[in-house]
Amino acid sequence: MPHRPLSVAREIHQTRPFQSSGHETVVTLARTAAVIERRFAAVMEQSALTLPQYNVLRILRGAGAEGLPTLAIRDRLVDLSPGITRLIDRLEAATLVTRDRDATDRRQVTVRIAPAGTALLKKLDAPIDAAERAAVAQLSAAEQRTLVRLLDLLRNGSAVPATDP
Amino acid sequence: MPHRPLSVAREIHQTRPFQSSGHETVVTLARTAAVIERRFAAVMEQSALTLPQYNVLRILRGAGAEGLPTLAIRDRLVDLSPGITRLIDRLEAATLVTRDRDATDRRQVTVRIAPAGTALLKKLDAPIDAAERAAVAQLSAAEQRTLVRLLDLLRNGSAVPATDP
DNA sequence: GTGATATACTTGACATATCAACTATTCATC
DNA sequence: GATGAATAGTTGATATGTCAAGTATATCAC
Repeated sequence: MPHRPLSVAREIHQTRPFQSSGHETVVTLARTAAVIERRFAAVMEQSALTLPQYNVLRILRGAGAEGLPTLAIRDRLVDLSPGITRLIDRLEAATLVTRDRDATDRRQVTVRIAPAGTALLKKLDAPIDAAERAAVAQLSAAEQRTLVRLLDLLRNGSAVPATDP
Repeated sequence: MPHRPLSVAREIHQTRPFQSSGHETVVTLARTAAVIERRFAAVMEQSALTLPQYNVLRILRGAGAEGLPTLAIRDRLVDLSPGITRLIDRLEAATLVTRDRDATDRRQVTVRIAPAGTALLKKLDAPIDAAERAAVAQLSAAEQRTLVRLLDLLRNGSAVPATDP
């Protein structure tokens, strides 16, 4: 048997082995994601942002001056709809973003990153990048590719054409 | 290039490739965990339980008649401390668990699954098992082992002796 | 055009995750 | 033993994730 890091089974003090391999896979995935997420949340502590707020700001920075409609932001996030409104409420209250009702389609609200938001992100870029590197430091480049491929498969079983040119 | 399922990059409508492989790995992990978790939450809809509540009940069933102290339950869960009290409050209100202050150490509160909890779990066993199998159906047994190994590495970089006898 | 339907949010309600602060016990030590 | 420190759990406050229901606007069918 190869040496390996603490298994989830041991980590959660489970004495019996997992009932099924599917169970072990699913539990390990959930726990690992939670652990990694917590590490990033810890990085955010130096700012007044939460991790989801950071992610939204980052998406808006990527969108540039055009901004994005509220629900387009949601589609780029992990979560579903209604929470996004309130999350943006808070970013707007902190003057990190602006909101404007779209002139041509008045149902839409365009959200844009504000200068304070850009400045705040800039301070977080380096520590976040460092945390990302640290998180995957135990994996070789090939292992990372494998991990991403297996996760893609888990999320979404049906094969599609390769995305690369 | 091999065919592959939708990548997270495409799923979230990102036009540029990821800045770093660490970034892609971390984002893919978070998104995959969220998607899979939502599938399980959907299974729970037939009961009045949330997924965390289900997990706690399952842990208590595993603990048997002895039950477990509150914080021992927390250690087997993904989350940190204070939420567990309120979660168990709700399970107790639904008569799915019982709570008793420990006689020898009066700081501890022993939680045990109640008959209604056992009965409810029994109804959920089959659909949850089916969901677990479905979730990993796209992965071979070897791929599942690889995925679990890579996730273990991510969570916890330092090598330790194998857990197997 | 006008009514039916769809879209883009928004709001209310509730469960959860987290932090900080607090209570009740127990343990350690002099 | 009495005091100080540690442990087990609880409570309050805030952010988030989710559902259900509601509002405003746009689009479609006729």
